[in-house]
Amino acid sequence: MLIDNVKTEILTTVESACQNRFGQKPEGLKLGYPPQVELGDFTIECFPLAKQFRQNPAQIAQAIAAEIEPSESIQAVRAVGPYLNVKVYNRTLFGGVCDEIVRQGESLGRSNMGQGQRVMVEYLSPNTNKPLHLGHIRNGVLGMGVSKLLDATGHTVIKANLVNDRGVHICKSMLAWRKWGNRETPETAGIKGDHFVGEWYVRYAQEEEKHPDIEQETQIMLRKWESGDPETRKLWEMMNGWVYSGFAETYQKLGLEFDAFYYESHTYNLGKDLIQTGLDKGAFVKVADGAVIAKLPVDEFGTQRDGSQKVETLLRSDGTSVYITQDLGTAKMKFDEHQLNRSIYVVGSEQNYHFQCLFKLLDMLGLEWASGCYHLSYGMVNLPEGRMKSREGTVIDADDLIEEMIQLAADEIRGRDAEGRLSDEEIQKRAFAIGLSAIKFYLLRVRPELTINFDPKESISFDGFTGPYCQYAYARCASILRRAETEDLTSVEPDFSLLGHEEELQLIRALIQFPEVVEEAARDLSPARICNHLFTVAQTVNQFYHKHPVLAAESPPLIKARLALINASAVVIKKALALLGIETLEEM
RNA sequence: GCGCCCGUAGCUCAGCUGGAUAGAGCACCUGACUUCUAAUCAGGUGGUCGCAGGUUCGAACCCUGCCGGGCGUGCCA
Repeated sequence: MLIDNVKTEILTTVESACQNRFGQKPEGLKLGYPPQVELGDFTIECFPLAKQFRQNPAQIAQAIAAEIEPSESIQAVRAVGPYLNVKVYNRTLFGGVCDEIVRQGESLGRSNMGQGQRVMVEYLSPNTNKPLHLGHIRNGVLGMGVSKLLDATGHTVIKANLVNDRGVHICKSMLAWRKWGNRETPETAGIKGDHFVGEWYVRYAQEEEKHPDIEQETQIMLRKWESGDPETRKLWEMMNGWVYSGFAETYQKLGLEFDAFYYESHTYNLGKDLIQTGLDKGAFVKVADGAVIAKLPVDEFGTQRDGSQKVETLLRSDGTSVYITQDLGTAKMKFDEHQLNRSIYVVGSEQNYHFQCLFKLLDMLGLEWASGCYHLSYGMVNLPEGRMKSREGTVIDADDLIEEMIQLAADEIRGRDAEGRLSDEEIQKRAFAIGLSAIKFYLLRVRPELTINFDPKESISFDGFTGPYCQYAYARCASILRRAETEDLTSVEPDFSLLGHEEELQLIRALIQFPEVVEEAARDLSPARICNHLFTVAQTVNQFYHKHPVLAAESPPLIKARLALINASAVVIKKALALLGIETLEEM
């Protein structure tokens, strides 16, 4: 029997009991879970009924419980204080849930919550003048995680990367390379393309300290770029190409995928028509010096220091665009091109104000889709020494960190493979999966808005609330299932009524809750919810593992039942890890 | 000044959107490998949920005011 059907049966049973006892249907019934498994499998609070039936909740619970007879699936309904605790027969509970989960497999947790909803998730959005750092990794795994959650819940997701490929900062690395690069390339230098370009950006900064006048050359180059000077464009394309191939490598390692790339070199002129529309409508105003501004409502934006209303510039006095101009245009383009219902921007919290303005401006323009825009803001990633600062060289490079984590994982694997049975490839494969799991889980396990203090020492720990811990729980399940295949149990039928120990009940409960957790996580755009629940499942699996033998259980029907429970647990863990972008390993 | 975010055990965080005795991990003690992988498990120590009011049958959760920290705050991105 499907667990959803059991839940429905419980609700309808309680409803008809209310009908019999109080002569009316109850309103606002919610099915929940008791705090301890000994109390039952499901619970219904009677608080909301108190008003309706004009009695205290405990009496109502008593009355309803007395009205209910056991059924084929419902074993007992007991009133405990204001709660109605429901015990479902173990054969129904375990049998139904395990069958269902194993049958669903990969598609477990899929729902139609977002049916017909088209959502764009823009994330990562790097500059092409230097390599990615730890902050980008948080952005990337969050963007990817959210995309997977939306996809799993039936949304049509378009993952977009808005590349900042133009501007002074890009010209700086171009200029430095042209002056001192001696036609070197990433290939001849043996350096990954994005790092190579990043070195020239650093070189520029060094030279600028000695010769501040090169700033003027940068400005000249920027103007040449804007006027489409073929030589400058060629250099720009070549160097950006190096960066892209470098980025692609890092994306691949992190499992980041994109359906659409937007380049600011294409979008930076967008938005001017919207500014004109705003002027025509009277939403924006042109001030004396020629700049176009918007006045921001005081109730949402507060005031300036001097108490006057806040103002945002939309066009400079010389008529050129500012950043928010193109963002307005790009926002519209996204909706036009993809018929979006929602547009999510995964961008750090330092840009909260920017997005608050952007969305308000879209609203002031009267664009009805403005309310579909959402800034998924995430906190900074700090180091134990404080904030990452490029000028102080404290930025943690993404590729370096990944490499370091893989190495640490490899050391650990070698350490536990004393006899040296594992091939180098196998060690490498496992180290990669484990190292990345450690990084991703560490960055996803807390709510996005929280600042993370990235302690390298702590992040490499595989104890406790970590990705590797969850992977290990899976590997243990896989190991049992592998061994089970070598035993002849095909003719044995599982007897789920033999299950019911505390650990088994806790485990099945965690498995039952998984689809609900996926929906909540998608609703809240919070992969951290998946991390928390996944850890609960992994922890419960480990507790069960220690206390109750599977293959050495008392009888073959019990063995089969426990195998089914382990199998279902493995499916849930694998799916949860997949939603976080983490690989599972059959052996660790 | 103003806006947004954060404040729960020594540290890092959960807390199902207002319900049963506030939970995990780390750290620190004490135990468990001839038994499906000890990257594990069991037990112990540890709380004025920043403070003060308010709403409610019921508040860590909602409202108000403070305090502390972070990020921002019109022609940068």
